[in-house]
Amino acid sequence: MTDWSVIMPKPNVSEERKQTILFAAAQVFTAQGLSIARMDDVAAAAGISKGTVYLYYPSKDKLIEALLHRLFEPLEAALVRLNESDAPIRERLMVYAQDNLLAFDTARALHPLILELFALSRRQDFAGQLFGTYFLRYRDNLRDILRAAAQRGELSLAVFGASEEQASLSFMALLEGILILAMMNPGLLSLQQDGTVAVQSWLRLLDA
Amino acid sequence: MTDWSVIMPKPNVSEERKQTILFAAAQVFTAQGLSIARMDDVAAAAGISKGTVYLYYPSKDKLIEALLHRLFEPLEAALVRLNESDAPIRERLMVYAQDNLLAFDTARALHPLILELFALSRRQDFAGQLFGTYFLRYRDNLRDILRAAAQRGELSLAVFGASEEQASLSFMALLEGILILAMMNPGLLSLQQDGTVAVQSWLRLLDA
DNA sequence: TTTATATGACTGACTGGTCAGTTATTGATT
DNA sequence: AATCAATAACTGACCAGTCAGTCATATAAA
Repeated sequence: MTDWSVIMPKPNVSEERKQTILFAAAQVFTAQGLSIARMDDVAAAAGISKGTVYLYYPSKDKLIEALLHRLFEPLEAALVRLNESDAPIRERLMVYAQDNLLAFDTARALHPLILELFALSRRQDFAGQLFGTYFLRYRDNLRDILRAAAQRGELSLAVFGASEEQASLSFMALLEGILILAMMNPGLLSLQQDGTVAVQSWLRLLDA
Repeated sequence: MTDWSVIMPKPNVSEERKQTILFAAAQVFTAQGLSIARMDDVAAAAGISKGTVYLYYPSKDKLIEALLHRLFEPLEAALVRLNESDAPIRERLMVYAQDNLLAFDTARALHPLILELFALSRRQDFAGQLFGTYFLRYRDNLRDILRAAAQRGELSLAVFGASEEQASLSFMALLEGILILAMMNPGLLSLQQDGTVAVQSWLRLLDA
C-alpha cells in the first residue's frame, strides 16, 4: 500500500484553533474592554499559552481585526439578502431591519465591545475602512432599491424631496439609532419590539 | 483703614487653571485617544508640569469625567430649551433637533473622542449614570410634550399605535442615528443639511 | 531699605508595576 | 533525524501617580 501521507495535507487543526482563540478573545474583550484585556487573559480563556496565541495571530491588533470581521458577517449576510430578495419594497426593508434587530438582540452580551469597535472606526485604519465601505455599500444598495421601486410606482419619495439618497440616509439613521440607543441604554427599549414599531411607522413615509 | 489682606484669600487662580487643563485634555484625548494619551501629553499641551495637573485633578479618570460633564452641557441646554418653549410642537422638536445637529457639527473635531465616551458608557459607572439619566429624562420629556400636544389636538400619534413613548423613542432613534452615522462616517452625510431633511420628514408622521 | 519668614504654585526625576511581544526549550509526530 | 506545535520564562518599553524640593511673591521685622 502506498503511503499517501507524504502528499496528504495534515489534518489541519489550525483553523479550529484560530476559532477557539477568536471565541476566547470575544469573551475577554467583551468582559474587560479592548485596552484593559491582556493577551494573557485571552490565552487563559482559550486554555492555551500566550505564545500559542501569537502562533495564530501576529499581534493584538490583528486579533481585534479578525474579531471585527467576524462580527460583520451577519450584517453582510443581511445586506446580501436585502439585495437578492424580490419581495415588495416594504417587506424587503422590514426583513432587513428584522435581520439587524435580531442580530443585535442576540448579541446583547457583546454590546459593550461593539461600542468600542464603533469608536475604533475613527482610530484605526482597518476599522475605518471596514465601516466606511460597509455603510457606503449599504446606502448605495438602499438608494438603488428605492429608485427601482419608485420607478415601478411602488412608493412615493415626495416626503424626501424625491431624493432616494435622502430617504436611504433617513432609513439608515433610524435603524442605527435604534441599535445605538439599545446598546448604550439597555432597558430603555426593546430592540425587537420597539425597533419593529419604529421601522413600520417609518415605512408609512413611503405611502404618498 | 483696616488691612483686610489678612483674611482676604489670594486671587484664586485654580478655576482658571482647571479650565486650561480641561481644554488641553480635550485636545490631547481627541488627537490620541483616551487610553493612548498620556498625562504628560496633557500637561505639555497645557504648558505646565504633570505634577501640577495632579494638583487640580486627582486622577486620569477624574479628568475624563470632568471632560464628559463639560461635553454634556450643550445637550442639557437644548433639553431645557425644549421644555421651556411654548411654540407649536413641530417647531419645538425641530429647534431641538437643530440645536443637537449644530452642536455636533460644531464639535466635528471631537467626534472620535465622543465615540470613545459612548463606549465608556458601558464600562465606567459614572459615564453610564450620566448617559442613562440623560436619555431617560430626554425620553420622558418628549413623552410628556407629545402627550400634551396630542390632547390639544396638535398632532396624531396613530402611526405609533397612539403611544407617546413609541413616538418618543422613534424620534430619539432618528436623531441619534443621524449623529452616529455622521460621527462614524464623516463625508457620508451633512449633519445640518441631511439631518434637517430627515427630521422634517419624520415630523410628517405626526400629521394624521 | 534690607533681611527674614511664610506660603501657594509648580516642577520633574523617580518608583512600582504592567504588558505586548520574543525566545529557548521540550515533547510529539513522521 | 527533522519538523512542528506548544510552552514558560523572559525582556524592555511604557506610564500613572508620587514627592522632595524650587520658585515667586507677599508680608513682617529689623
